[in-house]
Amino acid sequence: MSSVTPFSCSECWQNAQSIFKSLSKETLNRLEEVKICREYEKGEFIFEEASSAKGVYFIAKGKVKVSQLGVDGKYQILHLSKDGDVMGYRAVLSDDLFSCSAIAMEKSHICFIPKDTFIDLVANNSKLALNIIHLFSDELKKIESNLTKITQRPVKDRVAQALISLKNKYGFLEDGKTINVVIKRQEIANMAGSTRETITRVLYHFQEIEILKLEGKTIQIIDEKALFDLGNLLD
Amino acid sequence: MSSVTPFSCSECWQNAQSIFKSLSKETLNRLEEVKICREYEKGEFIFEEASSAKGVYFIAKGKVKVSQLGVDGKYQILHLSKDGDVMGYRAVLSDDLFSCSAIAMEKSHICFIPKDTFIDLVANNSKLALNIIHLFSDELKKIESNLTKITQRPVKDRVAQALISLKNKYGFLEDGKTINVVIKRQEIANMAGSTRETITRVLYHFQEIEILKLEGKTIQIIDEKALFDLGNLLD
DNA sequence: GGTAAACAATGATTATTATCATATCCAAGT
DNA sequence: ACTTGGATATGATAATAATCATTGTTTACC
Repeated sequence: MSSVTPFSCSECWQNAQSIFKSLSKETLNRLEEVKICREYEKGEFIFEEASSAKGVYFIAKGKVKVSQLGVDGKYQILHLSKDGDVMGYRAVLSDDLFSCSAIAMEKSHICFIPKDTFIDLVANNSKLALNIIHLFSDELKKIESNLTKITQRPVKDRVAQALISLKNKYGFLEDGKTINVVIKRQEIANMAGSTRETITRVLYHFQEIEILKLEGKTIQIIDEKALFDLGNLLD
Repeated sequence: MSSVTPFSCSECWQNAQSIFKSLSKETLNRLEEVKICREYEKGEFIFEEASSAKGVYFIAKGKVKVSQLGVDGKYQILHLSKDGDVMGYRAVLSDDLFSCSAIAMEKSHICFIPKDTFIDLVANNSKLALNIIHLFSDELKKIESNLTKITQRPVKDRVAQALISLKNKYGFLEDGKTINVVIKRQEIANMAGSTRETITRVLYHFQEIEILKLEGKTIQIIDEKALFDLGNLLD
């Protein structure tokens, strides 16, 4: 279920989050020429850990989880991506194999940019290089704080943290409370470093104390402040 | 106990690990001019979390732990640094406050390079910019794998992992088995996300099964392969 | 060399959370 | 409506590691 129909992404590059934002017209034209667009179904791998990085992937539209396989077969979700994000640049820039896998969480439209082009652009475009440095910097900061929190807080707090991350990344539906992503218990567990069963219990408990409302596949945040306090400050 | 005697670091910049390696003579001269060297005693803070980043710190000689304070007052050691490493560039490049503290683990000689100079160098020196991109890239890869391991493995494995990191970073003494760093139980705990007492027990257990030998403050690795297996593969 | 202060070891207890074992629910396709 | 498979829920149990309490050991400093 893939389409290689090249459609224009000129709007996409301008996405506020994009590292391609505010690059010169020439540079963008070059990207337009080399990119290969394709649609991925929910659950489909965009790239796979330990495979060679042939280029970077730009999300025109969609939601993607980037995760790493642990030695015992458990996955850790390292980060969540959405429209405007680029994936795979770490491996490409270090001429490395992918150290993680990217899997579509919903039907997603993604543009592939070949390694050579990307590296060439970075080496000859200091604006882009600085954008990337900032991107790395932000990511590093986030993951460091994540490491500190995840190793030191009980599961409840980590789940609260995961839900806040989901909300910050994907936002709410129009109702202003339902988190705008379809996510499984197992996936929340993979974010928080826990297990399916424990997530079930914690979510149920959050519902009991009226922080969340669970309805079918959806998660509604009722008391965002309480959730925030759990995820960041108190026990 | 601080000296501002500026002594020549021209050798230091060439350290194989250094991001300043193989920069032009002009650039290095500029660094020589602006750097401020100073000696830090064991336990002394080089910079402190949440303070403003006025520049980057280059380790001419010494050992430094970079750690982050968790919400409950526990520290997480994010990484270890030594001769040739630069610290603080993340905060400087993102015009951010320091998100972690750096503390000397032994008497260390450290050069300070002011923010303006450093940013200017990076913006106008694509070689340096690429060095930094690679540095970020390596660090990100390491910390991601660390996150995955630390959340998914039992304490024993994490301690093994911490000891391997120490050995990889600081190497052995001349005897080829004693890890070349003085480190407290609490600090190993802060690396592995555990507690003093648990580290005591695990180290003792490793001695029992003849993986380690503990003598006073020193830790000798007897069976490196076993340690490696624990830290990376098996249970 | 003696005395604090810091660090380490060790035992007992408890809390947290993973694991195992079922059972139930729900959606997709026939 | 029926079946099947995936996802979720829930209870019981066990393991892991934190916490608390105490004692022992080393280090540094007067």
